[in-house]
Amino acid sequence: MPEMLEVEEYRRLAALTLGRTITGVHAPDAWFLKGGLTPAQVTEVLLGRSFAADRRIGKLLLLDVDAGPTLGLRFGMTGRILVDGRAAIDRLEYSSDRNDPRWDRFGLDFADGGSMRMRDPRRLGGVELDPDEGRLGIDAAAITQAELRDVLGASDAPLKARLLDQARVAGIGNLLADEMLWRAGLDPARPSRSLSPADLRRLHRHLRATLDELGARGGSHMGDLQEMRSRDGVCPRDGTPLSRRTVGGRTTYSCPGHQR
DNA sequence: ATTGTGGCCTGCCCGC
DNA sequence: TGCGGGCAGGCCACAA
Repeated sequence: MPEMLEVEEYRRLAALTLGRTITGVHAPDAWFLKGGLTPAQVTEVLLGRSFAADRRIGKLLLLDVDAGPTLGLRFGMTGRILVDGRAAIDRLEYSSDRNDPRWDRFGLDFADGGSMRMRDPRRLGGVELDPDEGRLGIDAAAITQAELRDVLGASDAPLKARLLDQARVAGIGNLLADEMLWRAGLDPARPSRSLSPADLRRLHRHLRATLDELGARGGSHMGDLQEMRSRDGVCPRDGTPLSRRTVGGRTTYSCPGHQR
């Protein structure tokens, strides 16, 4: 589920754990630990310690252990975080109830009786120690127009594929990409290099506006296009039946009428 | 190096 | 009611 807007909410929630002494580490699912990390190792690193800082790059949530390493949390498509039993986002798409304690893949207990949990039905997320932050591009929330131009580059790859490439720009997922391209009136399948200076300006403006607006509304699934993301959806702007294709390896909805 | 594909893993929804 | 197929907001290894 989470794109950068959701992970940003997770970060705010995780900030509540800063400075609290970790008295318990639960890693019941070894598969959920990445980069060779073992339950014993992660326990050793965290027990008796606390987090000093919370950070986010794209969809990666980072918790810096006080005078220690960094815990990296990824949420895949269905992961969420709970702190002291509270979730950042109560409503989840594609599910009536993704809130079953059986799906807890990683957790911490704190000395004050509180807790943090990662709950992920599909187990596509994970926990990693000192993740390679350099593999991620600039965070989409802060990208400038010039940086966006560099991201798109002189590539024949589909525009949407570039926006989804986390090594170039971090944080944009499938729903946000469709929404901002729809708003900007740009065909997701257009070669990345084909944008005119005016196209680039428009995309940059709508990228920022999409993140701002959907963030304020409560998440990546709050876009204007979202409710029409179905087989018989029509463009909310001009009523044209929406196109459904695979672009950049992902299901893509776009309006053949105004996205060029 | 860049780009596309398949696969990971599990749950849910729809149609029969 | 049960079952199979398709689908899902991410990411990685792999191949061309």
